[in-house]
This record gives sequence, C-alpha cells and structure tokens, in this order.
Amino acid sequence: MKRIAESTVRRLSLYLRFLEEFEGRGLATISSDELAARGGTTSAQVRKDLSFFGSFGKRGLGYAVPELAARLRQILGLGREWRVIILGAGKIGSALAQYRGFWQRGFRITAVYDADPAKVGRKIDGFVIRNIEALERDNASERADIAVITVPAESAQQVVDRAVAAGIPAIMNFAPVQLQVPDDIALKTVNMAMELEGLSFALTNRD
Amino acid sequence: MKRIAESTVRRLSLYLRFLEEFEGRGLATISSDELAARGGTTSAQVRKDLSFFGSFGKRGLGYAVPELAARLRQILGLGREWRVIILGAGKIGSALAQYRGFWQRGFRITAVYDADPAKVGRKIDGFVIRNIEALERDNASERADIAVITVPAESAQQVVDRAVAAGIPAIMNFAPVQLQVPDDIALKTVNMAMELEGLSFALTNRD
DNA sequence: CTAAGTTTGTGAACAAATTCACAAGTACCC
DNA sequence: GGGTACTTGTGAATTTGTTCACAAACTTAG
Repeated sequence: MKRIAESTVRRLSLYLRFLEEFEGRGLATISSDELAARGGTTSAQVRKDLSFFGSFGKRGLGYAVPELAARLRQILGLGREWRVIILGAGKIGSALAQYRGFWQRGFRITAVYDADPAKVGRKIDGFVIRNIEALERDNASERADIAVITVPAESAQQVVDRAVAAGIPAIMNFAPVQLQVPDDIALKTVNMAMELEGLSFALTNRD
Repeated sequence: MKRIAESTVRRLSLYLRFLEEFEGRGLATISSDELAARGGTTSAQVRKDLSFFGSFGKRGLGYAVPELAARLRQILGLGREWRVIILGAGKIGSALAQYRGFWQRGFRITAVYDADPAKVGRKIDGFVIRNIEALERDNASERADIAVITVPAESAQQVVDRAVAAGIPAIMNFAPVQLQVPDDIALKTVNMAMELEGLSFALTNRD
C-alpha cells in the first residue's frame, strides 16, 4: 500500500468522530461536503483521503453513515482492544489513568508504573502502582501494546528505552523532550510547552 | 512578513530547547549540523527555518549560542509573560494548574474556573476555583492572553464561545472536539484520543 | 598574505500535499 | 424513458514544504 500521510490519518480520525455523531442521530447518509464542513476542510480533501483505501460512496448520494464508520474503524485498527500502560504516576499520569474517554474507543489501561518507592503500592483509580523495575518481567507475560510516558523530562529517555527493551511497540510521549526510538517503534509526542509557544508566536506576530 | 509554516514554528521551539541545554553547558557556538542532529532534521532545514527571520550565523563558525537563543525567544514572543487561565477544574485541568513547566517559560496561570457549584470556592494549588459565570466580568479587568480548555467535550464549544466573547485572543483546547472560533483567534487543539488512534493505525498497518 | 578547511545563506530543483475540474454514476420527477 | 440535479472518484494543476548544491564569508595555520 502507498504510504499514508500523518495528516490524512488525523483527518480520518476526525471524520470517524463526526460519523459517530451522525450515527447517533440516526442519519443514513452523508456527503463529502457535509463531512468537510464539520471538519474544517474541503470535500475534495475528504474524498481524496478516503480514496487511498478504496471507494466507499455512492455517486449522487454520498456515504452510508454506519458503513463508512465501520470501514474507518477497521482502517484505524479500532476493531480490537489495545493494552495501554502508563509510565509515571504523577499529576498527568494519574489524570490520564482516570480519564474515561480512552476506554470507550478500545484503549484499555492495564497498569500504572512509577519509580518512586513512596508511590509504589498506592492506588490510583483501582490500579495499584507498580515498581518500574518490574516492567520487563511483567511485560513478558502481559504484553502491552502502547506505553504512555508521563515521567519528568530528565528520566523520559531511560524510561522509553526500558519500554522498548520490554518489547512494547508504540509510545505516546507527554514528556517535553525529543525521544530517540528505533525505526520500528511507533512514537507520538504531545508537547504542551511547544503548543503554548506556538500560541505565543501567533499572538506576537499577528497583523 | 511572509507567512511562516506551523512546522517551522514547532522546529524553532525545539531548537530553542536545545540551545538552552547548550547554554547551560557553557558552549559558545553551535553549527546548523549539530542543531539538526539533535532535533532529528537536516542542517539545510535549520538554516532555512532561521533564514525566514534574518541571518544570525557566522560563516565558517556557526551560531553564537546565547545570541541565537535570545533571537528565538524574541521571535517566539517569549520575552514577556503571558497570562493563562484554565477553564475546567477536572483531572486534566487540575494537573495542568499544578504543572511547573509552564511558569519557567513565562506562562503564568492566573485563574482556574469551573461551572460546577460544588467545585467553585475550593482550592487547587493555591488557586480558588472561580465560577465560570464570572469570566466575562473578571476578564474585563484581568485580561488573560490564553485560555486553556479542559472541560468535557459536550460543553467545550459553549465555553470557548464565552472565552472569545470575553476578549481572550488565544485558545489551547484539550477537549476531544473540533472547536469553531473566529479567524482572528489563535487556536491549538491537543487531542489525545486522536493521537492514540494514530498509534493504533501505525500498529495495524505496519509491514 | 596565502592556502586550506569550515559553515552560512539562498536560489533552484525536487517532493509532498492540497485543490481543481470534470467524466461517470445514481436518484428522482414527470 | 428522458431529463434534471447531485455527488463521487481521480488524474492534472497548483501550492506548499523540503532538500540540494554552491558561492560567499569567515577562521586558522604557516
């Protein structure tokens, strides 16, 4: 298959969200124009994005809402459950552990780890915080799909190295650093400081 | 000035982080090659990014670390303090209110709001949670620069509408929805569900 | 002062992503 | 059944972003 741009994947994710909303309202079909208006893009963009994966619409009519939603879920790999562990039981890690929105889309948090002996053994939302020293051993049997990194910047690289060594194939990084991982590991970084600086730039350089 | 791509701004932010690290180690100069290696890009990209704003280097030598850092801070608008309010005192909002990393870069959290009467009046990290009904009134005198939206998806649009009506010119959105704002308002959305779906896609469609 | 060795800044070439534009289907009405 | 009104799917055109490649400028050594 042709390589798919990251921006395309993000938009598919958006489209799916809208489709689910329409599905809830019981609408049967939707046009690329309606999807586009909702997502702040153009109808041509919507059709091009979908065309990478096949042709799902009916000319003159549009797309069948439940079918397109099902196809997008399949494309995005949301037809299964993903096992997610959280590394770092600080403020952000704890907040994510308690966030219900993930469960809904098939992302199951299966464990929370921390390096601080004072935190290990305590509970967050039903999870007993485990010692990060046990990560490799635990993961030999528990096999997580995604590790969420919420440790301080200073220790993020060594924690991600451990996660990779333990065989975890995807990393979602919240630490404000650029992490190095092997090519075959999927990595996404959410850097709030960088986003704020983007706003700072926009506010400073507007006409 | 020519329009600057968002990707360029993100990289400037990265470069600045590295420069500050180098500054801390007392290094006097750095080449575009060294900066590039650190940020996972190319030296040509670094030079092109900087060239939009002027020419800061010395041929044969590289860039003076403290000077380039200062220029980048100026370009990104980090030479001043930004007043930030948090709208939504749930798990994520509270975690952000307590996060120290923002302060360091000049983003000062000045207030936390919530709509839930049970939360209003309580304290988070020294901030008394205010009633969101008071937003417009408060902001007439307090004039925040950036509003961080951490309310549930259902109420995010109405909250952002209020923030815009109150005269806040920049929005950082953590609610998992696509917000509509006027053209002259700066908006960044961090959607964790979407990032996770990106990882799901990567894990599903790798060779 | 000259020669050798670096490294910047930038137009030009290239690649990637988006938008255009239109033929080819489909539905609906009379 | 024929005509009208829509809407998709997709090559081609355009725009945007990245990489190349090299002259110009500077440093250092002798």
